Amino acid sequence: MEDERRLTAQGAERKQQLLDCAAQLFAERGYADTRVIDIVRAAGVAKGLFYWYFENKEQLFRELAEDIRLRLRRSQGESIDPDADALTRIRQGCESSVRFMAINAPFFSLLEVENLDRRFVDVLRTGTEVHVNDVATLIREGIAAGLIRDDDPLLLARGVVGIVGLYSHFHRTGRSDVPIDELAQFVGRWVVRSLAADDEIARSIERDGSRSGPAETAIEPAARG
Amino acid sequence: MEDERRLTAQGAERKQQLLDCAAQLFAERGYADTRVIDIVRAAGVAKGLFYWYFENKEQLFRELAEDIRLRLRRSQGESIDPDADALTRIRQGCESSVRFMAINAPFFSLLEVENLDRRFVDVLRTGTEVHVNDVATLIREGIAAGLIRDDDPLLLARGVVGIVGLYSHFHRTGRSDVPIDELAQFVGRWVVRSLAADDEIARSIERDGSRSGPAETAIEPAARG
DNA sequence: AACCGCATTGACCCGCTGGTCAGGCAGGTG
DNA sequence: CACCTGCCTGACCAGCGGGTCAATGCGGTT
Repeated sequence: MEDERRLTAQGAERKQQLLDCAAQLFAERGYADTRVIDIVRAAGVAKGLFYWYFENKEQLFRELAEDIRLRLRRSQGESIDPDADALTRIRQGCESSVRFMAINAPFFSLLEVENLDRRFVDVLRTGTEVHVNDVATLIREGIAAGLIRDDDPLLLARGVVGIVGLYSHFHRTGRSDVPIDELAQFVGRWVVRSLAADDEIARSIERDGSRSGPAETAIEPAARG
Repeated sequence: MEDERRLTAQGAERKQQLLDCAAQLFAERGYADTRVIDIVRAAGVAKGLFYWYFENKEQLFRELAEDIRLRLRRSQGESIDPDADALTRIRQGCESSVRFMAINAPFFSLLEVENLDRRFVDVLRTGTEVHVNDVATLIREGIAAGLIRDDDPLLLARGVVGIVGLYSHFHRTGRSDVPIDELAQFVGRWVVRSLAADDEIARSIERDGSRSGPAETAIEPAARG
């Protein structure tokens, strides 16, 4: 797994450039319909170079996917108030995810839904599974505190993660003209409503509209210093 | 659109057989990874015959997709109590869908999520859009009756349809060992919770656990006569 | 200058797969 | 029986696209 070639600054930059071009194209036409030659053409280099940096197309995709998950998770972490109650934290996480996904739309069209290609279920699925577990933990905490209704935590968590991806997808694919912040709040509301033990709680959490932190910046496409 | 060749009984049967085999294989390995030759081999016929019944692989997929949507819609219609209130009808529709999708799993792995392939967004998307509109109408009705909280009906409807597909997907892909009826009820609960104007209403609708109608039968794979 | 290794090129190879085609068979009809 | 039409066959073709490779450039080190 770690036979990383030694890359010069130029090399690293070129590799990143290929990743970005690929992401862009995958997003536009999908993985299968993007030829290696399209990628290198977009980057303005020769085909052979592709195989200098990547074993093959598949490996590139995997690198891309893992990278995005990481960024998303980091962004979530940043926009969650560690002192808030479980349900609020879930809401913040969801809202921030919706915004993050919207801002980095081109990257997410890829992995939102986990079976574009049979080959990638593993990367993509374990990716979501991480988020699901994060949420499940919070849900358990919330149930214990009486904030969240008593139902199967894992099942609920899957739904929460799913619904976030779903609405991001809608936004990305042009349905829902709703501005992104509004959509994020809508999703937050939806999730709170679905989880809350009763509407006393739901309303109180909605009311305290503490918006989540930053993470409003798009991933820089290949802009290294 | 209607240049249907005249088919004898045998011909129709053979065509159906190809459709079924294709559905099976698509479900197993995905559209892109299923060769025409795999399909005909599974059906035990020669390759050329495929092109007797279908223009090409793509057209076969479209036929398949439309067919399944139709069946789902019909099944839903059958399992909804026309005299019930809007929210209850939504719940019944969702539960029935979850069950229907589970029973006909092999067929649904295909179109549940609408972007396996760029080429099919149109069929698949207009497919879901029909369901979304159905639900949106019910939601408007429910809002007017004070049963459903006042939020964007279309947005809510998308979520409802989405969540059904989502959990069906989980079930199909082996996560969630929960038995199907339980899962259906879980989804029903989730949806009711997400939509209800307050939990008085939610609870009352959950309590009256009137299970939806029939539609418990799997699509017969090519069993004519 | 001689050398080395990262970086880059593009022509070439080859397997795969969608799609074609010329022809053969069976059953119904005149 | 001759004939037509729907059904069926499998060898064949063509193009596409992933992946290879021998050759070259180029900047830094000795």
